[in-house]
Amino acid sequence: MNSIAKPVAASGKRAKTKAANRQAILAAARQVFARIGFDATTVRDIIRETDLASGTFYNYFKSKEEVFEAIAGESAKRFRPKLQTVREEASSFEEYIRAAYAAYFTFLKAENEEAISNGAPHMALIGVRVDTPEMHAIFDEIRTDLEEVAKSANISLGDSEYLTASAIGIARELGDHMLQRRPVDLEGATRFATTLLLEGVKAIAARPN
Amino acid sequence: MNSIAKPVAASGKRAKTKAANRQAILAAARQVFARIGFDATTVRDIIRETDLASGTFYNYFKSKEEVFEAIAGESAKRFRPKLQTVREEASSFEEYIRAAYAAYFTFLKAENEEAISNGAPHMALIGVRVDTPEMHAIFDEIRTDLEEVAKSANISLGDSEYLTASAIGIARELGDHMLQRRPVDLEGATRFATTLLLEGVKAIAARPN
DNA sequence: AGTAAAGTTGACGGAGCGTCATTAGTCTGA
DNA sequence: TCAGACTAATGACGCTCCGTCAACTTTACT
Repeated sequence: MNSIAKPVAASGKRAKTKAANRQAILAAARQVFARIGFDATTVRDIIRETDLASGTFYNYFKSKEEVFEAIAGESAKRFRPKLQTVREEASSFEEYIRAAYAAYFTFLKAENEEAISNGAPHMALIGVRVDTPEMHAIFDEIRTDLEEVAKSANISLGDSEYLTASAIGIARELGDHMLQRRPVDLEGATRFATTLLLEGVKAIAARPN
Repeated sequence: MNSIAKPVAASGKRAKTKAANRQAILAAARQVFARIGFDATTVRDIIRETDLASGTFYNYFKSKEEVFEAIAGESAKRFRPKLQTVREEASSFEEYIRAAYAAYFTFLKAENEEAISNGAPHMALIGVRVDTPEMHAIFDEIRTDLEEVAKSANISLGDSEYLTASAIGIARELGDHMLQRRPVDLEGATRFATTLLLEGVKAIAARPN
């Protein structure tokens, strides 16, 4: 046939189904994890929720753990652009901190919206946990952003690794508690974290350890 | 025999063996977890390390998860007295914060001493993680201590739940990074955490949200 | 159309689980 | 001291889930 025929579009049914299957497994896993919790779910539980056979699962993932990491990784991947926007639009150190926390807490709330509405304490916090390469990338990105923004504002950060760790620690733990409150206390958590970190940093800057 | 003989001591071989078996299982579990990691270990791996039979395991624990919780619970139980001492001896808010962080980081280092020395990244952080009743008790204790110490110092804490969460978040995340450094940076982590939290709190106190 | 390559299927052997009938050890009372 | 009652240890058993693989189906290419 005409060799010019299909240059790009539908460049292969193969690839299409592959992507579709992967997504089907991920979607099924989200459902099952949310319904019965991570520990209780088996690979078969996940695959049963799709129209694939058990063996097929292993063409895509090695284990349910790997599925979980993929889900977490996607969360991280969805969050990074927001972080980038925050960095680009921040015009002061304070604004950066506040916007970054606001972005994280908003994201966290959105990711757990379903779990929140049906009152299921199951699988709370599917958003952003565990140690994946993506998580490390986010750590590094935040650290770099902090250094950059601080430099612009002529602020000394002290130990930027420790500062980043602290900022993330606050976000994580505070985020957990924020999600427990009804209504979810986005505004309060953001204000609290921002003030705490910002003023703490100023003190560290003033008294460089 | 003389009925006065054994009033308290060795009040029963039954109880003795029971306690001994429980300890044997916990000790074996520590070893195996450290050697091959939590995920990879099976109940049989643990019991094989003792001279007990597989069925006996289930007289003491429901699963390896429960063993892990018991180990974590023991860590928490060992840490609480230290926390109490800190509270009792602190004569100012700042001193309390510093001593509490120092106590935690010291404890964390000690708990992971073995893992640190043999360079095994396996099962890092056996000290204090997961969600057990003991962990919640520690959260509550810290929260109460903070409130009490703050009151004595006439400092407003703002939202004490959020503050406690933040303090713990900083400790956890900073602790992780502290353990990565060689030599383990106890002093630096303590100073950093103390300054950050202390000055942050002062700011929140000044500007009660 | 014919063939190679890629992907899917589900049945199968194996690993680990938790139980339970049996056995061994400890305690109590006379 | 000993019989009988009771508590705990044992390990074989049935079961669930795992990961693999030979057979089969679908897609790609010429």
